[in-house]
Amino acid sequence: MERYNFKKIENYWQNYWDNNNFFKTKLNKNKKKFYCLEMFPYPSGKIHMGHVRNYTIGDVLARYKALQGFNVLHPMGWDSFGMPAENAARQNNLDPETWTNSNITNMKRQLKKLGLSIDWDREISTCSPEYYKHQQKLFLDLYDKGLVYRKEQYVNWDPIDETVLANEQVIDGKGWRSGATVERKKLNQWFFNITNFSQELLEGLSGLELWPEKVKTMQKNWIGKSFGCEIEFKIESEKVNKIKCFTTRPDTLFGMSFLAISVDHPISNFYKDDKEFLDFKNKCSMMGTTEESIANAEKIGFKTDLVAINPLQPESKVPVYFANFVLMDYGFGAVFGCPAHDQRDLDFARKYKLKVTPVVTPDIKDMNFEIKNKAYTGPGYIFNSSFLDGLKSPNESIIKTIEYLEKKKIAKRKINFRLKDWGISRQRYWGCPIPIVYDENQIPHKVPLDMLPVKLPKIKKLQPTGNPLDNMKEWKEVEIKGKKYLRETDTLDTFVDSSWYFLRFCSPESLDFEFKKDEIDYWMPVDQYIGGVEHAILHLLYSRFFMHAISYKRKEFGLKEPFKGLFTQGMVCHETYKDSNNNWISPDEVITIDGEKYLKADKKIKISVGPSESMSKSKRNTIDPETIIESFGADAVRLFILSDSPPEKDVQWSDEGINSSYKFLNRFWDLHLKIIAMIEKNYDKDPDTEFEKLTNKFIKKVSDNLDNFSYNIIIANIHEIFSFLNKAIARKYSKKTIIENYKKILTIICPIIPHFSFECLNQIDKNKNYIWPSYDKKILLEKIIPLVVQINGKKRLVVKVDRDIKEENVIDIIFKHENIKKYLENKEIKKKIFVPNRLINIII
RNA sequence: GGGCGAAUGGCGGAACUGGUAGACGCGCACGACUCAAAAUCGUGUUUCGCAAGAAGUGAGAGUUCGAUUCUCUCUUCGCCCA
Repeated sequence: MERYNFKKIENYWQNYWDNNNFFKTKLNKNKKKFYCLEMFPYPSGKIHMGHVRNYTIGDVLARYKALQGFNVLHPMGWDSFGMPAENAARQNNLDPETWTNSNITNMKRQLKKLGLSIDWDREISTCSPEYYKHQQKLFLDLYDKGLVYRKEQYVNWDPIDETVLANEQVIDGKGWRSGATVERKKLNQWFFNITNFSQELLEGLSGLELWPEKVKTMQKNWIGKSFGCEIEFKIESEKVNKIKCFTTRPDTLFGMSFLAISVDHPISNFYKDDKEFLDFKNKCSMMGTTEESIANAEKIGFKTDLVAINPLQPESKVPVYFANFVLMDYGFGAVFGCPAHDQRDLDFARKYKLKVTPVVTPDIKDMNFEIKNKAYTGPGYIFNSSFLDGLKSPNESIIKTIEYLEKKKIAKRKINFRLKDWGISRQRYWGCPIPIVYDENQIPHKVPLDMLPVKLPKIKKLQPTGNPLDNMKEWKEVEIKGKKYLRETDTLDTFVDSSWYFLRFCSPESLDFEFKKDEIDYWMPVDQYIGGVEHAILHLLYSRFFMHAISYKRKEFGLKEPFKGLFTQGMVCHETYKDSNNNWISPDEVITIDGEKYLKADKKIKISVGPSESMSKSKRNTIDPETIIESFGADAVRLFILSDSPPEKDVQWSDEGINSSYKFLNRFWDLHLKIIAMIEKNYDKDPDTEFEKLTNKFIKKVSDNLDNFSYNIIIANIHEIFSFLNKAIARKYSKKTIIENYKKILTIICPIIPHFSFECLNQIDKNKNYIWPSYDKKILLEKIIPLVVQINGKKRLVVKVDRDIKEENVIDIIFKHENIKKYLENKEIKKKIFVPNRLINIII
């Protein structure tokens, strides 16, 4: 018998699909479309198992929809701008473009080996001028609409490398490469006005029915809408006479014992010559800029000579502090402190020995409620608060207090969002140039459309320090209509590149996507978007923002939500290995002997096995997909990556698992050969309906599971039908029965293991126009069904009965059974519960 | 600290709107083939018990004729946010 030769078969079909443009897609208004998109990869050099899982899941869906008759758009591209290219270029003395493009070539070759049904004619790469030209146009379009602006913002500054660092490049307050202490530096930077759409972006979430609730909740929290009011506090000082605060808890005003402002608050200008204050501010800047680091840091303050007056209690005067936990870009950079009901405020108050007055009591009878070391943030009743006493907190008390304050003209109700504007400037070389120039007065001007794209200049060698574009005089200086300008030398955040690429896939060949409106109208929105949950907030929110921004003030582009369906897949994990010196050991250096792990190179060295964690280079627990494809074939890899866990959960990569998938394909191949032989023999036995019935069940199960992303269960379904087929070959079915049913089964496994299925199908039907089989509901209805007999809720018997049998007939049957008789002897039947076609429960 | 989610054999995991818990796979055990091993094939595999039977889905309660599924409390773990 011929052995299953996956190399030959996979190679043959990949070439066949390629040479026949099998997956090329065109707009066809007579056909229903399906846009299936997986998050495009960063071309880091090689594909990893995460890619394999992501693209296999997407490919299964794309192939399924295509078999169902949809016009499927399934494209692939490269998120090819970004820092790794710059880092690699510095290390290897290459230019980032060469490095990136050779990575793309290699990864494309690797992806093709997986047998993905991708229309490669639509391939795009964000670092190519053909792509970023349109991005620059979009930038200018948003600029015209007033959605782009410039302001000063702090960045992490590495004084040795003279460069700006991303948050993840700052490790323990030091630059990751230079080791220099990172400073906070203010730079003029570009922003997208995403907060203009805070409300719409929040509301839009409710329409996204095919998104995971989890992701929607995360976005909702990120946007962070809160209702409260702004209060102006009178200040006793010569410097200022008022400070504005935002608060969601005005009802706790009687518990106020201090007022805290950000070190970046305009008031700080009065202290700019105060050495103590500058030391304090410096201390604050060492703690990092993320909200989390601020929250975890010790709450510290710098007491000013200002005194704030409580608007509800003019006789109560409280100190004003600069505090490290108040951020300038939330609210007004100022909060009033009510230690009894906010943990941060309480920590602060204890440290500086400030008064702690509780104003919310959990129990209306407890008027002596006291705060120890935990702030009380739960519901209750207002007390210690004069005319507010007795109000139910928080709902009633907040509203009533705001109404009161508004009447007194002390406060204004206000809705506040946590969402901040999107800073898009990056002081980097390898990104999309910002199409702006400055005149001699530093006034920004748009680069005229006919001068787009503003191309990145070629670079021979990246300087170790500074912003590369800023150092390129000949590029920076530009003449437009006879006037001299200096170019903007920052480039765009790479999140901009990925915020609209799904539009570009609709008409990648067009010079300007706006002119291909019919393509976008037809293909958009993306019906199913698939990727990692790590992009739940930023990438997906930015993409949604882009659709809002493009359609803003433009009638003909009505699309607001880019992704109709979203699926977030889990990670690929692997056991971690360490030697006795605590060094991470890669799985391919490990050998298993009698259930124990040893070092392959020296079998005397025992390896300790750690927990399974998501594959990462630092823990050296990665498995190279290409090596696995070489030894087991793409179909085996696809089969295994889908089989062990539901796609939304993490999956454990294991040698046993991939091996088992590989062996299964071999067994299936042997079975296939037997079936072919059987067809040729042409038995003329009467058609047996069992085969048909099982095939119909199989179609139904797999179709349902495909629709629910229960891909792991499909693999179980395939094992079941395989097991039946294996037994059936002894049964001598008619030629017709075998061909009809076997063809359906092979078509159904096509999305999962396409090379294998195409090869087998092609041997019995050369037309290659396979369509998804439908199932016959009538055949699925069994005439004889098992019915469970319970006594007092305990299963005692399962009887086979006719479908739709009546209760009294069931009673007749089961009362004759010894098993049941013995339980019922001398017992009075109190109750009978009969669930048709399911069970009967007898209560005695 | 808050929000969301999860917990089922030795392991990964099934179980439709409350109705036969443990599908399917891995591993393991035994058997066949083999001089032997690998591969392959067959049988078995929740626990206790010789058996009849009993217990059993993180723990405890509740609703119900009946709960892995619904409600409450708790424990542990994961993710996100602070």
